[in-house]
Amino acid sequence: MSLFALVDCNNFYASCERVFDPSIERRPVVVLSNNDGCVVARSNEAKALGIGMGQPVFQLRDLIREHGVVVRSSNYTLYDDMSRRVFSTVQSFFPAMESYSIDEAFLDLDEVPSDELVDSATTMRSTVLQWTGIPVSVGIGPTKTLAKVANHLAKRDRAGPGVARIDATSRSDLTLSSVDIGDVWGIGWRWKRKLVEHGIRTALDMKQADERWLRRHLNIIGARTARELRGVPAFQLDQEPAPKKSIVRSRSFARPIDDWDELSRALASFAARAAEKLRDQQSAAGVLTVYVSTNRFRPDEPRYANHATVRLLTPTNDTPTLVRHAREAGRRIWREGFRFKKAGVRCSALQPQRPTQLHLFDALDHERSDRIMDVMDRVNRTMGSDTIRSGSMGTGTAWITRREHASPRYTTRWNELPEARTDGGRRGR
DNA sequence: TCTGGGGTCCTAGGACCC
DNA sequence: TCTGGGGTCCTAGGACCC
Repeated sequence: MSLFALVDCNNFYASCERVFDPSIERRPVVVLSNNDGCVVARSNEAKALGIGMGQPVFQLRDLIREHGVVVRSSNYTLYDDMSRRVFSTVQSFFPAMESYSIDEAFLDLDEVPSDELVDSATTMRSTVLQWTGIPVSVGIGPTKTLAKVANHLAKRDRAGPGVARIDATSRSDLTLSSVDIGDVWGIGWRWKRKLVEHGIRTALDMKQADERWLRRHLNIIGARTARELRGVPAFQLDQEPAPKKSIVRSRSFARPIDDWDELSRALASFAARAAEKLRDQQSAAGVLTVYVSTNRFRPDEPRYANHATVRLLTPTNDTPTLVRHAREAGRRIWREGFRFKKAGVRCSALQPQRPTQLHLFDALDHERSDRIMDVMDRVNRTMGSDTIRSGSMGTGTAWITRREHASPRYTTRWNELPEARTDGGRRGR
């Protein structure tokens, strides 16, 4: 019999902010997306105010003022570091772990004696809280999907121990019938709509649904999800993180761009960042895609979205090469007279950096490029990113971030808010 | 005036081949 | 002009996740 756990940090980004600023304990806290655009994390108090996930912050101004909601821009450097601390603690208790996201991990509990399970999970949970300040919930079940369900139950029971266990016997059916189908792992809103139309409203309904029907009307994943709810594992623990198959760097702009030179500098910086990521995992890109679009929320303005794809004869992670292709591709889809709100660069058809298929006469150039990129990465790592950068990025890409924070609406207000940093909680700016 | 970013997997359909 | 079957590979689009 297999046994899995899912460890999930509660309201992760909001909890991280609280670790470094206890004064916001018990107050509603929201953390905003990159552009200070929408809410990406909420404390329980913020959820209780009805603040939705992904809600644009400009819709919440009154609520924020009335209830003294604490607002933070996201600080991914901090969250990455906290995540590392939390899950190395988890792994010291349960070594067989799959990192699933910045705030979640699956565990394989096959080796843990059944009668000690809940006790050791509870001990692990309180240790994580003590060592890192981050509260986590633990769900235990015979499949990943059921562990997810159990985690949902652990969270739902606010006054409970933070650890819940579920099995696949009929004893658990009553519990499964209390879980909305949309809360089942792998069921998004479109599939939910389709399932509810056919009378499948709860996790129990899904468990009892006809697998062939699911296979036909959803897909193989839908059928496997039902199987997992019946306690038959369809998804295994994956401890080795596979190299990425695609790498994307993109941004929404704080201010629309209607000037080619400016867009070109943005594309150059996206390509340069993507190239860095490629080198991080020792991959080279065989395909590069550039995409641009106007503001999809502005039906009153001319709309335009397009993308251009470049096939690279020799896969590469060389910054100048990728920057050049990104700008050329961008130029092909650029249209005068539109206000562009978002753009991005995607690298795909990734393959290992070596051995690379080289044209005979290319070989020397590539060796030279590798050495230059290596020096550039080392300097940027130690002296700050963009210390060495591509000339086509202009005087830096600071305009992206600077504009974010200088946006006429939020600047004064958000920038005055205290920020928690990993360098010891330095405040304000 | 303000609406995130970065991923994965599956399927249908077209192109092409024998 | 009509008429077959089967295979592979690739891509676009749709769905999902956090």
